[in-house]
Amino acid sequence: MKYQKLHPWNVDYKRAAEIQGRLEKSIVLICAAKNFKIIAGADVSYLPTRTIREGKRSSTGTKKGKMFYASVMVFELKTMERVEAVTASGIVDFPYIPGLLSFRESPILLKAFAKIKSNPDVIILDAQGIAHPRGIGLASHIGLLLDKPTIGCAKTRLIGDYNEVGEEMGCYSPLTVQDKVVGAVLRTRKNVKPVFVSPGHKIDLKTSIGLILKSCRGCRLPEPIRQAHNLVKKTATGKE
DNA sequence: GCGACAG
DNA sequence: ATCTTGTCGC
Repeated sequence: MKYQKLHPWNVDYKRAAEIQGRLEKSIVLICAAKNFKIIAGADVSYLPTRTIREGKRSSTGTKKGKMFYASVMVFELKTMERVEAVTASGIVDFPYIPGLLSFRESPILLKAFAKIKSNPDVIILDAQGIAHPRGIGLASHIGLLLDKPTIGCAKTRLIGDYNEVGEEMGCYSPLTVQDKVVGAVLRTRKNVKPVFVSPGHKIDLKTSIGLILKSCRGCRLPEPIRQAHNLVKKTATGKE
């Protein structure tokens, strides 16, 4: 699928924050789509211990960084049957900075999304949506670039306050930032840590929660995320 | 200055 | 994210 190039990626962290501040104004939290049939999940992985150095004598100079891998998996929502799976790889040098994760992982994710043939109605990402210091986490950012509904489904908290969540599957409590609800802490399975769900783009929180619950198959994480993670990790470590 | 901090 | 052992619960 195709995506928009709204800004450059080779920027410093200060410029990255400025870009986020500008893009945040474009995020839509209204769910226009009525029927979600195709759902996709994506994830990124890499080997933290090895730094790659790739000499390019010609034009672009020397590239250094780590080899990153991304995968996108597409499912039919009704049956949760997988219809497509792709991977992509590339060198990444932007460091991990809380709040700037999208500048580290988005380029490789977009490379993977460019490969898929199907046209998902909604995309789940292992990250935050609007539950972010500048209101634009990785899921929101990707949603803008792909112009698709996206949901952030993170394993831990980045920002926001919340109360304890009921133990039963489906229980949740609102995640708030200065009295504003930016997401939900959702129990996707009994007796396991809840996940942090926040709408990314072109979707509302209620719909997001429903889709996350619907795509969970007895596991803590939704199936698209879980399987995308398994594949990308295998690819990164080169194991079977 | 101190603590917090998606992956 | 990744490095790690045993251990509790369904």
